[in-house]
Amino acid sequence: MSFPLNAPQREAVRYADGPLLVLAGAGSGKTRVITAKLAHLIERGAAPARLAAITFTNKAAREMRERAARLLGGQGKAEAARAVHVSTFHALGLAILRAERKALGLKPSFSIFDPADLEPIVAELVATADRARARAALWRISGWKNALVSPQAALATAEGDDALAAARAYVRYAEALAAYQAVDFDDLIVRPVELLERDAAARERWQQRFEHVLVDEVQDTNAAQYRLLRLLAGARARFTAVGDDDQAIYGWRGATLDNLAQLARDYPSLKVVKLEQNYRSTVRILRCANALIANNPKLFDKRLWSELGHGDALRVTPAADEEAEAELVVHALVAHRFEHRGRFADYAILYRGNHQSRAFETALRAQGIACVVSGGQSYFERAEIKDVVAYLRLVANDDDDPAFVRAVSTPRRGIGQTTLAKLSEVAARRDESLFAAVFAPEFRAAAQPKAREELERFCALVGDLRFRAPREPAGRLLAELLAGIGYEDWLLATLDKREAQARARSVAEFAAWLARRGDEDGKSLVELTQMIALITMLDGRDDDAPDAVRLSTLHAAKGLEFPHVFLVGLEEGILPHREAIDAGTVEEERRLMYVGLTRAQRSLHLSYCRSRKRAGQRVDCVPSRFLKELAQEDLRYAGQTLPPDEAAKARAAGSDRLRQLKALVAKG
DNA sequence: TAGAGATTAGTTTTT
DNA sequence: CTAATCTCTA
Repeated sequence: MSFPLNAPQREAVRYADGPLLVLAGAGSGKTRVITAKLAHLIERGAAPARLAAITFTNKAAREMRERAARLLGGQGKAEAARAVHVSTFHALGLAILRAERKALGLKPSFSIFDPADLEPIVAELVATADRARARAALWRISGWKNALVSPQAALATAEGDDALAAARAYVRYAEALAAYQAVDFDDLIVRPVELLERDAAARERWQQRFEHVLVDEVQDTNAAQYRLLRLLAGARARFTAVGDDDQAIYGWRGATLDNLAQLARDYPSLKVVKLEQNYRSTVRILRCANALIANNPKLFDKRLWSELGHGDALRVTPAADEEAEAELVVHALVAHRFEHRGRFADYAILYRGNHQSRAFETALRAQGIACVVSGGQSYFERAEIKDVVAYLRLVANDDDDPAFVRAVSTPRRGIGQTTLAKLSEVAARRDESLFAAVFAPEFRAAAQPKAREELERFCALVGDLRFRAPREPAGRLLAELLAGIGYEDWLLATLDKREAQARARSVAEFAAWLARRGDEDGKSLVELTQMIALITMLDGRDDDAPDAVRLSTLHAAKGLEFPHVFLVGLEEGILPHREAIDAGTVEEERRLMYVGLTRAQRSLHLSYCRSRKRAGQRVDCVPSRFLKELAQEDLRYAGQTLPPDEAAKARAAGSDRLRQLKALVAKG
């Protein structure tokens, strides 16, 4: 880490008085530039607390925090490192929202709804019982919000029944959320943007708050995030935007490369620095990556180069099906590790979709090899955690009806559909929360005495915790809550022992985490509860990870690097994904493949299946078009001499015959 | 009302 | 072929 910065890196670090765009190729040391720049700005006299480094994911924020701590800590400025505002866009939005909540009509303890909470609300707004329909409408609404399209504008431009229904729902959406004193993920960006645009004083305050803003992965910002950046930068426009147009992989979430082009138009004095020296990969890996991405139209011309030597050829391996592929990869991995005397943690298996992890998990487990799966179901999405968090949310905010419903029915306490239906009817008529409706005279009259008693006991428990929340440590309150509701007993009673113990353990882990964060950072239960909605992974989880192979989606792997990478499932329909082919967004898939290739430092294995099970049926697969776009002289095809398309043709004939035979056998 | 079995959908990426 | 939803019974 004590290498000197190269010339463009140095330039990027020192240019601090105006708008700067750093086009940082994969592995060109962009995190290093950002942390070095933080140090440089502090050196020049900037107050650390007035520097903001904004990332896209929690993982990136954590990494940035650690790197800054290491760099500044080494200069005896550990305090400064802690003072710098390093967070995701969403966490920054939350901070603004909390500070400005009065102007936005939110109580201090507003809730943050995740898509699961929003789905039933939107279902009601579009008057459907179909979950898929509700989700589609929610998706549309989110798209409009991220593109800063108002409900009225959406209504005016919506075409087609579904879009129109979604637009009508959008018109009433904000009002619905306000009733719950809740915001959604998009609001964390959009509401601050709206506020800063209409309120000059607030805008001035926040522009003063941050003297210099550094943004990582700008190519992944959507319209709302870009606007927030501009509002924070203000007229002084002291910001450093770092990104790589070749790694833009969040178009499906509203990110748009237009922002990168817009930057130059919005800031005529924009300085552009390119980082093209790659410090990560071998020449052959880079040559393939360059060859692949050359098939995309270029926004900025950029060519990565490396001084790390030629390295091994990239291996391309076909497999019979996903199980064979998993076995093959695991065997190759074990052999490779043995030969190089490496660690399992040096290896990553990367794939397009989460469901692809399964075959590899089983194959690794069969060999007794540990693995860490990232990008899968996040910690806070696990049922037991959501159960507990529902209580916390309800303690924080009694208008939070989704949390009420979940908490009141886990563990089961004799309150079922009938009672809840009655309660929500009363709540709707009185225009108040479910929590409040428990005490409404008409509900008390209508409800069964037993259910009523249980409900009141439940509300008393929640009320007691709420009363004590501001004064007492979060950890103790949670421990008491868990004991009070008999959560562990309930788990043991409803699940088999193994599962129950696993869940109890993860709840205990969560409780410990909450207690720690509460004590160390002095965060209240309410603050912690709001933060939880934004966190996808437990901090410091990797530290206690044993020597384990990393399994990850390509999206979740961005920003990471591994000595040895297996890129699997390289088939038409998988990568590029079928939906992307149909939607005509293959370029983004190509960038995804590019991200995958450039994660590798020294060796890269590519594999694909000749057939795959889809909904129980065996389906033939065609090797990904991207394989043909690589630098063929750097590839070595295993198990065949034919190039992939020829081989596929040859196999198709063979596998047809095989299938016919199998069908005959099945018939007897 | 709650839990166990039957049925029936569905397959991208995430703050 | 799963995994989640739905229906039915105790």
